[in-house]
Amino acid sequence: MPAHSPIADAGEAIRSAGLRVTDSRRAVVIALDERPHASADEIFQRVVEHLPQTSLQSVYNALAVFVEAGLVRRIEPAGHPGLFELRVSDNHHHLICRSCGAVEDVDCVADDRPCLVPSDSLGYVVDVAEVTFWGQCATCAGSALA
Amino acid sequence: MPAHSPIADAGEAIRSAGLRVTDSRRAVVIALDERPHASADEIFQRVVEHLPQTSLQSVYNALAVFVEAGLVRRIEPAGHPGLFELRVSDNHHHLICRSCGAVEDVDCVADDRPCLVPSDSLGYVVDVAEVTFWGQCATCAGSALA
DNA sequence: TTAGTTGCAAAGGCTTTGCACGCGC
DNA sequence: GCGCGTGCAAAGCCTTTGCAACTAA
Repeated sequence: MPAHSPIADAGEAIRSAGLRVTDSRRAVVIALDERPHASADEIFQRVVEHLPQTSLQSVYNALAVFVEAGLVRRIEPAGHPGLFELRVSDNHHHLICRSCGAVEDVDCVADDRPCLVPSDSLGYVVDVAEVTFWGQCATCAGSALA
Repeated sequence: MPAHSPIADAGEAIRSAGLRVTDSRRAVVIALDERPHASADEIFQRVVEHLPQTSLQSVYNALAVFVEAGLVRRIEPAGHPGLFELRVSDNHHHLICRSCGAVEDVDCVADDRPCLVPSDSLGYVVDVAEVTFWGQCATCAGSALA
C-alpha cells in the first residue's frame, strides 16, 4: 500500500479555507486524506482512534463546514450513505460498484471537457458537472456470472 | 402548460414490464407521467387525491418494484430526498438548481456519447453513466446577486 | 384458487439541531 | 476575553420491514 503522500499540513489547509483550526477538524482532514471516499461514520471511527472523546456529531459538523468552504466534496451513491473526498480542485469523475459500493476516481474523458457543458443550459448558471459511472468492479463482476 | 402527451395506457406499461397491475401502481405511473422528477412524497400526495386509501408505503413499494423492473429511474440530488422519473430509455442528463431544487432534463452533448465511457474503466463493467449539472436556475440566479 | 399487493404500524439508518462547557484566536 | 466549536442528547427525515387481509390473474 503506497504512502499516498500524506497531506503536508492539515491545519494549514483548514486555516487557508478561512476556518478555525481544532484537533477534531485536523483529524477529519487527515482521515479523509488517508482514505478518500470515506463515509461520515468511517471517518468518525478513524478520528476516534486518535481523539477518543470526539463525537460523531463533531465529525458531521466539521464535514459540513468543509463542504461549505469547498475543502471537501460530498458524493452520494444512491442507496448508500454519503461519502466525502478531499480533492476538489481537479475535474475527476467517479466509478461506483453497485455490488460492493467501491468508489474509484477517473479522469475526465477529454481535455476540452465535453462533460462540463450541458447541451442546453436552459438559463441555468452551471458551476459543477458531476459524472458517475455505475457498474460492477472487476471482483464483483467476476464472482457474479449473471 | 402543455398536455405533455399523457401516457397512453399506464396498465399496459406496467404489464409489459412483467408486473401485476393494480390501482395504486397505475396511479403512481400516471402521477410520474404528469410530473417527472417527483419525490416519493409528492407522488403519494397526487395518488391519494384519487385513491384516498393508498398508503405512502405502497407508493414506495411500487416505486421500488418499478425501479427494479427498469420502468422508473431514481435520481438522488445530494441533500434532497430521492426523485423518480419515468423515462429510462433515452440517454439524458439532469440540470439541478441548488437553491430551489428544480430539475430539468437535458440531452447528452454528443451523439457518440462521450460521457458514457470513462477514461479508464479499471476493470469495471459499466452499465450507466449519470451526469448531473449543478447550478442555479434562471429565477434563483436572478434573485440572488451574490 | 393462489401468489402477489395493499394497508397499517413500527423500526431503522443517516443526519441535523439545541444547549452548556471549553478552546482557538 | 470573545466567539466559535465541541460534546452530549434528542429529534428529524426518508425509507424499509413485518404481518394480516385483500385482489389480480
